[in-house]
Amino acid sequence: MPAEAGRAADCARSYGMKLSWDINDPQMPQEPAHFDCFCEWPDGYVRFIYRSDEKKAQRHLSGWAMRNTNNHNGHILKKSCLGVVVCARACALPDGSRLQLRPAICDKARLKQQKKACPNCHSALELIPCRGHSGYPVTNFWRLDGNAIFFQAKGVHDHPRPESKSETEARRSSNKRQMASLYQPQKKRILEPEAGEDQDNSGHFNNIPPPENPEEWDIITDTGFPIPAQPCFAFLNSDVYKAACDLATSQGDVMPPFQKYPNSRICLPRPPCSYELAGPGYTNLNPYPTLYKDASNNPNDTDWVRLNALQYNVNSYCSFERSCDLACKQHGWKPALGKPGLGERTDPGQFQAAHPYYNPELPCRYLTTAPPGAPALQTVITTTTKVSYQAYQPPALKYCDSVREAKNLSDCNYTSENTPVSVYPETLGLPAAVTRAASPTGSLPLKILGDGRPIRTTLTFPQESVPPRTDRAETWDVCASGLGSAICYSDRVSPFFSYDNEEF
DNA sequence: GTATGCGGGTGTC
DNA sequence: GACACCCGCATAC
Repeated sequence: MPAEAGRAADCARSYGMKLSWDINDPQMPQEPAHFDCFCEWPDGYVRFIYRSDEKKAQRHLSGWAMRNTNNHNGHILKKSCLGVVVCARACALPDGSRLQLRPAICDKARLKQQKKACPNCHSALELIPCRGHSGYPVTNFWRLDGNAIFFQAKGVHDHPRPESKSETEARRSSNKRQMASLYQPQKKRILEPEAGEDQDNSGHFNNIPPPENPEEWDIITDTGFPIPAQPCFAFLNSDVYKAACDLATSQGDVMPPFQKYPNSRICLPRPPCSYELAGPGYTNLNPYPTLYKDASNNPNDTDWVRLNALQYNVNSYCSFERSCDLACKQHGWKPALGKPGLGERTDPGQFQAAHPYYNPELPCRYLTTAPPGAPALQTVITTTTKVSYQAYQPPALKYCDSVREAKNLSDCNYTSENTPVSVYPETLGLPAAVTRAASPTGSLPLKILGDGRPIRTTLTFPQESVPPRTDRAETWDVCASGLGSAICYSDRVSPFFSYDNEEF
């Protein structure tokens, strides 16, 4: 097994997971001997124990857009995931990536955000709600107890990652610094198009009709977007690029076309669902090449990743590994994959966290049209200030329509000949995987949860079929999706410059 | 202006 | 009662 995959697997076994506790326990583990390193992108039913002096834990930070949720418990802070904001038309950016915005946490700001148009195609923005926890948003719980901060996540994010908070803050910070220096010159250039500059240089607004209202130019320039006179190559330097993005995205709600990942690599267990076809830039049958950062093109940038098109299919599969890979590699978690120790809790998500692609809803969420058992609810951006939940109606062009057209869903093969991984099913409230296993042929339009609530279900994968087990203490041996073939997508940066003509 | 945390309140199961 | 969710308020940046 490659070292990267090994680290990724290790990350799935946090110290917190080795102990038996629940965030609601009256008594938490006292004076833990070890602590987990902070995980910015927790995904799955995971638990961590952080040091009480861990700053990020103190701030209850998360890469996911988590909002506070009142659980009427002053000792336990509960947060629920807001999902991700994308273009309703799923337009492809020139580099093949897709828009993935971080939903504003503040309700007012989020409503304002949703009223904005896609900076690339001017269509509406769509908030993809998180329904990774039995149809409800993934929830995170924080609890300070003694010298430890206990963290527990419930649910597996069923949507792409939004831009992380740190990225947003970084851009905002940079934005302030750069705005003054670039604002005036760019505005002047725009107001003087006769200067002979090719306004198509950006290559990023081919889908955008010329502003009908001259004021739109002011909007563009007011955000400092360097459309004209900014050759694509001007951003080969990451600093310059970031500065430009900062300006373009102003309040930080717009992601660069090639999302900057918090970590410098992406561990992809296996090319899932033909993501290479997800965008115009991924037509190569080679599943990997476009995902590798071309170091020669961007020697200074270590963490800008060209992946958005990929992320729709990959994100949830290995986000946990990604997020913890670097941070936890020094942690020395036990590599054991066997049965849990006596008394240890066994959350279904423990597996999902380690191998989130096992979640039946993840791989093809954006590959399919609404099945008969389509999600009952969908967050709809309305013209009012309300975000309503209505019957799920996929956009005319979903994220992977092209994939669906080109590839049979049977190609969504997530199993492999690779490393068997142990799974710890939970006797009570069997995970979706179990339910799905009852329909190994992939036709399970409606998933019935333990509480009887039907929730959205997408196509399933025969390869994922796992014999339902009732013995909680036993493990499941299933084929992880190629841990042995895990690939770390070292950053690749597109030479294209980004978009953005509006503040989001 | 926005993020964050707190807490009252309501509706559903 | 548990849970999700709405809302307002206060505070910090």
